[in-house]
Amino acid sequence: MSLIEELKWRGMLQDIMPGTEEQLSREMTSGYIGFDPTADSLHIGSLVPILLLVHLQKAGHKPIALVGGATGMVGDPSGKSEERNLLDEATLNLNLQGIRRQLEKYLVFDQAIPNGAEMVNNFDWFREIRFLDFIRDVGKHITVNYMMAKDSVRKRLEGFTGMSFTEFSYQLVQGYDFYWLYKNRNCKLQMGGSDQWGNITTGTELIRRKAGGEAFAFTCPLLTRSDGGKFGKTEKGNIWLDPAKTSPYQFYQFWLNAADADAERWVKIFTFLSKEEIHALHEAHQKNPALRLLQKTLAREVTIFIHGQEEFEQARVTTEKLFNQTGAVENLSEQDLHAMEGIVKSTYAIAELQQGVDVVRFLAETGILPSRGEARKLVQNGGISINRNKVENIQFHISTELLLHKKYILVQRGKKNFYLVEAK
RNA sequence: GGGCAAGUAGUCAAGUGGCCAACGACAACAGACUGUAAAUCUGUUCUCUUCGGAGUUCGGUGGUUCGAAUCCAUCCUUGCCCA
Repeated sequence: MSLIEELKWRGMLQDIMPGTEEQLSREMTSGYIGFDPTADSLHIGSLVPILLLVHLQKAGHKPIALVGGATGMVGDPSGKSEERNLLDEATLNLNLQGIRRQLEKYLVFDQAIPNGAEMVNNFDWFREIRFLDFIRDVGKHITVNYMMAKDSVRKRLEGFTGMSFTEFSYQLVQGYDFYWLYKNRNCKLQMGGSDQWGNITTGTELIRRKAGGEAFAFTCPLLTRSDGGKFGKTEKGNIWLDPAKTSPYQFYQFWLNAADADAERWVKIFTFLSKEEIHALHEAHQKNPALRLLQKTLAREVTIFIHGQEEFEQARVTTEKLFNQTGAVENLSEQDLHAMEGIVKSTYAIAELQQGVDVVRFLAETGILPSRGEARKLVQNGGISINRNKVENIQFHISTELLLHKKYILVQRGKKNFYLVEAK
């Protein structure tokens, strides 16, 4: 199956430039995607671009990951209703390093193989370019009329917030990236989210007019959630790929919690399972949705891909222990509790427990909830369980008797958020 | 540079001198029901609280007033029109 056919059935293809498929079958092609250095770690929003590069490499082509040191300084207006905040150079550099380390885990960068992945930073070529040179050599080839016709620009011009020249120039800057890679790295393909289509076509246009060359592109649909929410956002914010920011357990939980309608689409996009395997999975899920095979498979595959087999096993074991309703808490061994990597842990002075402490104070002082007032409200609403027993009363006292193995207290906020408090 | 309009909690958006911590919608969190799903119903959502209250807010600053998100001045930001 060709790359394009593969991406098509996975639901990862939105727009494609004519001739792209022919180009890919003709020769080994270098293709690039840009990553935004807005943080020092990528989050699952970048997972799709990463996967596109991985698929590209698997199909025998050469992936180039571009980290946008320069474009990050400008800010892409696509999909943004407001002017972006600009990042300073030091922050950008930190972010670039973090992203670089992560990408190295998912792509084969071995330069000994012909299609080994490469990473570039567009600041390297933009640093030297002078403004006058840029507007003469690049700006000359693209009309303002052309630039204004782009969706990302038009929407902002129609809106109430306006748009600075900086943001308006963004598509030229990104377009020049493509041109530069075409010239210097023989890169003929750009991929990205469908919101990048406008920026991408500016690039191919520039290549056509300035270099007389032909370049290709395709985009992937933007991920949505069936309930209309933003993909990859939870109450805790972004789901990061960095285990220090989002523990593998939390990462695993995110996928496990996918709604049925989402899991069906996501399993195609985020796993490398074959068409047949996924088809079989769908059928099994239909027969017995309560088993949540789709979610479990999705969570397993993605967690292994991002964090590795071992971390996945840990996350799965922790999950089973916490959510297994048949076993009482007392059955959890000390090792079980201790090994629950990933659930939020905190400590509490054992001396306080010996005297006895009311729940509200306990919750606030362990940092499980930000204030006593909030702790009180949640307890009143029945949102707190201790050692799997719901706290029915605000007066509830916590003492050493509740300690599991004389050491731990398992606190639950809502149904899904667990906290392990260690008495010290 | 001139004219007009706007800036309110996470977002959208009411409020135009006291009844305003501020209607409503969305979003989020929690409860019930379930399958750690969806849909639905209920509660909460500026901060802290001994749940009685207390404190800090409506672009910034200063002023008028017993009292201001609301009136005045000025500055900042944004949009539209004119030059």
